[in-house]
Amino acid sequence: MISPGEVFGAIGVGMSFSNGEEIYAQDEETDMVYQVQRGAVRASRLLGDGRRQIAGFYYPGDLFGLEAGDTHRASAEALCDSKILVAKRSALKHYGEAGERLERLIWRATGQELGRAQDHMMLLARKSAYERVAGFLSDVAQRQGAAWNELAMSRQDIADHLGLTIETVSRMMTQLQADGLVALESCRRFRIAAPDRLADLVAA
Amino acid sequence: MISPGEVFGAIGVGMSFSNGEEIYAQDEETDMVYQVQRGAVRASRLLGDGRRQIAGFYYPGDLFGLEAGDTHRASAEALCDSKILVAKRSALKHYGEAGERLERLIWRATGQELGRAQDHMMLLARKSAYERVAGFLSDVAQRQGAAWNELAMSRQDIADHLGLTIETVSRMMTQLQADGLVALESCRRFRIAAPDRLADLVAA
DNA sequence: CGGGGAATTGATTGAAATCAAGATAGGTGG
DNA sequence: CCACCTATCTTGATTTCAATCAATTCCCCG
Repeated sequence: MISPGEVFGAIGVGMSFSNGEEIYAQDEETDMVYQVQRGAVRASRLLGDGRRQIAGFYYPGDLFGLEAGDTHRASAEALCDSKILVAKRSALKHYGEAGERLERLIWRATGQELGRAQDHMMLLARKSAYERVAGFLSDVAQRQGAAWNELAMSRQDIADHLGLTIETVSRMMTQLQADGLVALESCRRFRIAAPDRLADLVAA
Repeated sequence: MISPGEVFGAIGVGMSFSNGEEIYAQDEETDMVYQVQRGAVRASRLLGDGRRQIAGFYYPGDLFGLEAGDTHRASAEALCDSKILVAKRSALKHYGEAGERLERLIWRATGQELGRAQDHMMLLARKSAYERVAGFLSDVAQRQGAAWNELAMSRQDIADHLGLTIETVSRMMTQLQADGLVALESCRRFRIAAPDRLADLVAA
């Protein structure tokens, strides 16, 4: 199988975004798909009165910008200096087999994104602050698959993703560390200290 | 354009389910898509300890069962006596043009479902109990498009959809009525009394 | 070394959960 | 047809978890 990276690379145009820069805006008309090549991205939604929700975070290899009918339902911003591949969906049919392959990858990613959205709804609707933060750290660790993990996003981003406040996120981090489930080296770097117990808590 | 009903009807097999009956189970392997023909359906997810989340409700014309990789991430149950059309996704390619058309409808519905999931995440993460119930009633009214609307689901189903308890749902209903935003004829039948003010509240 | 944004910690408040009765209504049998 | 029974829903009292308000503390960068 050809990796998403290769297929996308053959069609997409590379763009660079610096820390905090907007990749696309909420309610912007769109016909684009994006892939993170290097860096990290957050998808945010804003309510009229300023309340914010982070719909998801994206890392190298991930497709994003899929939540679109005719307009993006979220905006996307780079969490650090990032390289992004961009392709026009309506143009894929002109790229022959590579275009078709990318189209299939987009649909598969959309299905996966829907599954992840449903997991996240369960987390938001029915889990405690402690479980939410545990689940989040567990997700990050799983994606990075390394012993020590970096958090590309701020406490505010995490809070807005989990439906909490920064203070509560901070307290739960402290608690998870005190309970020996995770070890924090700095506020942006952690390690899972008790994978089994953490997994139990997350599955719950 | 041919309606989803017609395309699905040409390929899908009709099945009947009575009130409360399970259509498919969580974590069941699957290759099926479903469409409500008559009645109403809820998609639920269960956590190990019994906590429940209702991912969505489906009405005549709606496709459901899309949240699947290889297995359903939710179960589906009939909310009342219902007729459901069922089709095997892997078999669509044998149905020629009708199959292709249905395949496109499935992908479009998956995209819409993802959009709805993101709206719902915002509701769960950042809205008050009052706003959640207002938003829910507004959605139901919009779908039914009639003056008086029926609630096919119990208070418990609504609570599990909105991440609240039945008591809170009940209190917010009472409050919405007291504030003159909706009128309840019985606990399963209501009318939007102040569409503008309700819309403001929902948009926030 | 010193300034400033980000994160943590502490004290208090508040919104929704929980616990606990009642009220309503839908269905059944006398 | 009515009375009862049981589910479901509503209402009330109290508790709890997370939000808010308010200082520090920690780093990162000049």
